Amino acid sequence: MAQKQEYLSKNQKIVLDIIEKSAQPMKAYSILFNVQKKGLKAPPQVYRALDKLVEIGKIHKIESRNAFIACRNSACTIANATAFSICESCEDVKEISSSKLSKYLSNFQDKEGMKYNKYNLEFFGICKKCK
Amino acid sequence: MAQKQEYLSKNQKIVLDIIEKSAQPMKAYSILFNVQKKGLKAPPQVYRALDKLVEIGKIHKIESRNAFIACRNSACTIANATAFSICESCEDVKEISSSKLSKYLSNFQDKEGMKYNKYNLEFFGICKKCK
DNA sequence: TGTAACTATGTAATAATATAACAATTAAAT
DNA sequence: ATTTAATTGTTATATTATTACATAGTTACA
Repeated sequence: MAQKQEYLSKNQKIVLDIIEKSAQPMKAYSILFNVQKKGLKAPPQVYRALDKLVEIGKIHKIESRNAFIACRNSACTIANATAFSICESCEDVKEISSSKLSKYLSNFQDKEGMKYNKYNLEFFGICKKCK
Repeated sequence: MAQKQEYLSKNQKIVLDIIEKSAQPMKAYSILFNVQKKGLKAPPQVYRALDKLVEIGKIHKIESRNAFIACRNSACTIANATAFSICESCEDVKEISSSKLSKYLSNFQDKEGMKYNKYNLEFFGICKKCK
């Protein structure tokens, strides 16, 4: 899967920067609050950047949390095959990079033989720290 | 995994009924609109029922769509291990019941040996009809 | 049977998440 | 140069979900 975009626009850079600096997923309005000093004032400016960054695989959306996390996986080439580990106690989220898992899921076919070009998997449990 | 609740309350029945009658996932406010003739007037009445029904596995939430679908899988014993097939063209959603897949995922361990008590997997593609 | 504890309900208000619509500007392609 | 596309700025609004509090019904059991 090829890189889809060579550069990032000004707002995309600002938003990506703030997400990359966060160890944990960030919510859209928390991002908005954080970038207001940089001149981004309104939700659409943030959501547009988020949409693009998701599209090109620089960030991923954690659907069950409505939050966004920077991709640190395989040079972001797997935007269409994401897996996350979520601690239900401390809400720590990690991207899982297991080529075995991604191969298994990318090749999965349902009963009617339908194949998929994309998946998102979220695992929930209690992490070591919280145990 | 044992059944967690023997009966459903009045509002839970009403909400489950409407979801079961729908071939496709329903959004909370669409459910609300549909149950107003039965006396449920406000969002909390619907969201409470939804929360409970999700908890006991009678319905599942499609996280990427903020929508709810009735469980027709294995007598609802796998509320903690869900997988869905989503057509990105017609938005048709089906629950995937593959014991091979569920075994594989339920036994999955990450690099640090963390195991999970729950997962949700959403596959995306184009269904046969739309091809 | 009384009462305490719990579960469910009703209601109003508001919080949190996300998009529509439109005008203006900048960048890229021909 | 011109026009095409991408990006930005802005206001308003739509959609999704929760808080808070009052009331009513149910269950357990002393």
